[in-house]
Amino acid sequence: MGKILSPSFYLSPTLEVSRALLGKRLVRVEADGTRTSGLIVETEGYVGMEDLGCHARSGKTARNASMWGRGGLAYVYFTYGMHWMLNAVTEREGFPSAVLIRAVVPEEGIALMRARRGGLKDKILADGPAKLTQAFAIGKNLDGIDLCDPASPLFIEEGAAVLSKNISTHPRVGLFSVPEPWKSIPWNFKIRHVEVKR
DNA sequence: AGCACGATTAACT
DNA sequence: GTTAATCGTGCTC
Repeated sequence: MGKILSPSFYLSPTLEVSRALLGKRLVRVEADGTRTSGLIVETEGYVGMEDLGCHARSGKTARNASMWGRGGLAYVYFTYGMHWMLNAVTEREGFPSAVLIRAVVPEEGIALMRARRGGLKDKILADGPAKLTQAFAIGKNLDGIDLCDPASPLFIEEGAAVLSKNISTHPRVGLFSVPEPWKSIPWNFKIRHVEVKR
């Protein structure tokens, strides 16, 4: 078990946190203590109201309110009529920004993930933003929780070291009708050689 | 009140 | 490569 990341980790600029989260371990703890965990291998930054790819672009609403919270909270939202997405809120309270966790490589609780994912192949248990929320049983009930609290059902701890030369950048995924430069700006980060198959 | 669309996935050809 | 599934949200009428 690694050390849980403290709020100060999340107070840095969002894009720095996006890079720094690569290699960290996302942990889900059930009421009975069962752990499901995996190393984060892909992230995406969403930075403030000026970023027209960010949900905060049209102001604070019941849906995106968590983004305005202090860095280190969770922002969980529903999209495409069926999927939940997990973000780690960043920067100071009052500034809406977050890092979308897009993929993890499973470590603990793989059998449980397999069950939650309907018996699909292990390679695709958590290699997408809505796949990992299924594998980790993350939904609306976890929106706004503190990812820095060891008593939370979901938190992020120290994991594997990742050299910056092993991080590749890409445009963010799925922003079809977002205007430039936000549509193409390279705020998606992946660990090289752990290519996420899709 | 109605409507187009989304930070996606899985199944199918 | 293509497409159905499925519904909350924000914008237009």
